[in-house]
Amino acid sequence: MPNLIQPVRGTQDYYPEEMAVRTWLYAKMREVSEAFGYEEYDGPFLERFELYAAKSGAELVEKQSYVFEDRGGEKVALRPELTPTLARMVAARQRQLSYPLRWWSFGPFWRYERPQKGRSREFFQWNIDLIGEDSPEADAELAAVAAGFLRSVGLRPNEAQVLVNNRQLMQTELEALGIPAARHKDVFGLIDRKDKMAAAAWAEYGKELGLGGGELAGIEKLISDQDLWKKSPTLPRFFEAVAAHSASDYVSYGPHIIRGLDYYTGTVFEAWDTAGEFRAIFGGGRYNDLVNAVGGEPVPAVGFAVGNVVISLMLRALGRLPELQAGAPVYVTIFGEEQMTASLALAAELRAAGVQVASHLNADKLQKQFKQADRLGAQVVLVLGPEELAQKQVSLKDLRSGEQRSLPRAELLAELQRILAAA
RNA sequence: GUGGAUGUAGCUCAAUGGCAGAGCACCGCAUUGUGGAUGCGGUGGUUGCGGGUUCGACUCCCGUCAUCCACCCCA
Repeated sequence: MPNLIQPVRGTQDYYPEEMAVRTWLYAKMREVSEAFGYEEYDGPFLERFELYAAKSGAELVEKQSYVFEDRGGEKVALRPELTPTLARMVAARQRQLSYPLRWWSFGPFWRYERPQKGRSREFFQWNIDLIGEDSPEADAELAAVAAGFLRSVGLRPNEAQVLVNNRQLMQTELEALGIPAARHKDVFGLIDRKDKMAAAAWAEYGKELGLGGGELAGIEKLISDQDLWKKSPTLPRFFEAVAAHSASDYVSYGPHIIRGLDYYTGTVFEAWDTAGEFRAIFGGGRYNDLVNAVGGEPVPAVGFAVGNVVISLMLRALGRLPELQAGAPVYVTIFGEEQMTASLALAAELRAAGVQVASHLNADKLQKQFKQADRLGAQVVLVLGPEELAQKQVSLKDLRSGEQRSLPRAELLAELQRILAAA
């Protein structure tokens, strides 16, 4: 073992068991996206470095991106997020596209960070965006998609919540506290850290930013005001639309939600497990200046991104992952060398009829063959021995009930389909 | 990038300077036409890697790699 070449730090091997989870999540994302009329797209995994220099946060670009020169001397980056690619793609065909765009994507991303629980260097992300519409109803549609996703993976409203706030509301309120716009970015950073720091350290950080005691107290009061949304010109409409989507049980107001990224311009939201044991499940919001930033004309947009790592950890911890069966439900044994050909032909015949069948590859003891079938997760084992062949029958054992019987070859397919449909 | 903890059988973990072990898993037999249960037996280790101290190192020291945790940042 010590001589094994180790995988790259922060990457994950997807053995069939993990791959089944990833594929299942992908299917759920697709299901919810398509239910709302969103279309799948993708961009390159490699982008010019300048794309991110133009818009992503400084930390993300300078410290967390995989950046290198290709053989032609081009400075390229493995994509650390999808939104700049999306903005670039929209800008490139700005006049030919029909708005609003409803687009979604699922794929790999890379960030050079110190790996820990819920954070790896290579991860998968679902991105979903609504482009070309600037309204509370557009924001609410994304919140409804988010709620639909949480529901479809089996998380309940008391386990996961989408928390929503609005940056413009917060800016208005900060100005009312006498904090000028130039300092809002710093204050947003301060608010973003409220839950992550001890009270004293947080107050100290506020002082370093030049905030007086009164201002700090005002901010603290602001971000604990659960009714603050009522003062917003858009959030009441947002919540009304969310209610119309029957998504209210998953979506609530969070006055402390502000998001770390600079490019959000309006509504922002994050999903959290209510127990607070994990990192944020996903985050997103409205970004109206982004297409503009990559050289297009301004287009309003709202979207969010869900990583596969945290949600998988959470579903596993809650025991909410379904039993995923990757192997074939039917297993054909090889009774002996003499029956090899007939058995392989039986398997082929069933496959041609649309049944998923794995067959044993040699004439091992039947005990071993049954054991393998069981481990591979087969539901039904077929035996074609000398007696069955002589009588043109097949023995069929249902591994769940343990029942076994022989039946005429002509009746096999219908019986298999009946058993598999019941399972 | 900063600080801390941990690396022993496939997995979970014992052994604290003196013969490297247990449970589970795996393989075999009981069971030459049948999985899951039970009993009995068996395979499996350069103690992450490299160096040092010592008569002797899983144990102590240094380095390195990896994993985990907290920062940072964020999915």
